[in-house]
Amino acid sequence: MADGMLSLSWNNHRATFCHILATLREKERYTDVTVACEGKFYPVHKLVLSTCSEYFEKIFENTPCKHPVIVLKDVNRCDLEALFCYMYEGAVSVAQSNLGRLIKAAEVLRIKGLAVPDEPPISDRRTASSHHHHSSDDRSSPHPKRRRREENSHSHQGRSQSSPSPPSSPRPSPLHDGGDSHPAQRSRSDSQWGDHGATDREDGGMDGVADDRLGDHSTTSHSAPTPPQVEVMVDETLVKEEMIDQGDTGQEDMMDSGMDYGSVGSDSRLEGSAGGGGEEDHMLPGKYEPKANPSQQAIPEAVVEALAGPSGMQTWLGGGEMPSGFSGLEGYTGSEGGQDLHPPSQAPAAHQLVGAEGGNEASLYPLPGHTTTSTTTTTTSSKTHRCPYCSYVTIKTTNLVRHIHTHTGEKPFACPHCPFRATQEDNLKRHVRTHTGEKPYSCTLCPYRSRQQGSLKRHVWAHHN
DNA sequence: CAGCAGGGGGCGA
DNA sequence: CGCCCCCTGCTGG
Repeated sequence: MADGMLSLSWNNHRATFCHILATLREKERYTDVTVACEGKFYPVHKLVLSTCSEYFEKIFENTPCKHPVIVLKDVNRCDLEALFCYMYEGAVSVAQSNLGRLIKAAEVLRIKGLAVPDEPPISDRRTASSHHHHSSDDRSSPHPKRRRREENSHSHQGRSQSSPSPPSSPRPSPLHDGGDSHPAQRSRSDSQWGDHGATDREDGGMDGVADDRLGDHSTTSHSAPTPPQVEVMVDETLVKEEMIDQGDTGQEDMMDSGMDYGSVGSDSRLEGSAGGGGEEDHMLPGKYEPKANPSQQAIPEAVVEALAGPSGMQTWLGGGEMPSGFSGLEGYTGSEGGQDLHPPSQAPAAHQLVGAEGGNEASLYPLPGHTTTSTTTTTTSSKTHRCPYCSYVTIKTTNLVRHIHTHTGEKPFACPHCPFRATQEDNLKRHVRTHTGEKPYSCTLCPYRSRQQGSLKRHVWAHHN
């Protein structure tokens, strides 16, 4: 092995890389996410944001669309630009007076290297209480550059770190979504979503026109540490996540709890899913409801990682690609649909079955052991279509396509009134009625009306039986 | 018990 | 293929 091996190194790789990255951003080339802040829009790259912030990474993980729009509220535009500069170039110049605010923003967004507590110069990074980074940071982030310690200590290290302690005081609960934990319920308060297009409120962060007004507003609001909010809009006005700053200690706690999931108190769920049942907390609905608590996201992720290995599921979820970690897919399938498409014990057999059945087909595919077939070619016999992800079989290709959406997470039908997306057009129509108030199904025996036929049926059965 | 969403089968154009 | 209908599960009052 050592014989004849040459080490080829690109001397200017890092500099060139950074330069090209910055150029690409300048030209808005390959940008695949837009960050909106104070009415301005910043086309950037998921890759960069994910690299520099697990916070963004998680957002993208849970936002399986090609070009999401992230609306940052209560983050100063200048700070954001500085942070972008920092992320793309690895350094940024900032006025000392603005440093505290910038650090604060960096903490909110968990920018690696900036949002770290001011510790003594550590050669060994302790995962002590004050360390807010994941231990996984150490491996995932190649260069966790920290702000020079002098700078932080210059500008009140306590300020940037301990200033959030006041936020622990009761605040007007911007975490209002904590109450309505179900997207279904959210839809009743669709006034939140109702006016994405014409936002005349100040909190309509998407309003790119009200630039100045918002700018003034936020600059004033930044003097006081207000809970920053983040909205994630998928495609146009589809998915919205609001996240708030929990304060430093809160963040650290969350990060900690996100690490050792066992202590979150949701270990029962974890056990349940890890136990092979494949039944997990519903993931997809969670994606469409604002979850301010990253620890809650960390749990499914942990399950995913436990089952499929790091990032395998994300790849699968986002691009519909088949990861090699097929077992993880099983678990996720169960968690996603809630309704098992197959008996859990039967599933693995089913995969093998497909491989065995379509032996000639399987040889065409890169992973003969697993059935990574394209959707259209998975026919076992003459007319049946088999799902490459599970044991589902149907004679209709449309059924298969529709079914595969449950695996890929693709939801082609977007509600015009809210971020809800549906896998089936019919389901969307049904959902839209929750906005329009239409109740087409009326009971013939009483004044009861319902939006869903099934509801009426259930009503009749219960009352007029 | 009602509202809502996920997912699948059936039927007709 | 598109639409309709159905069953089912989850959630909150």
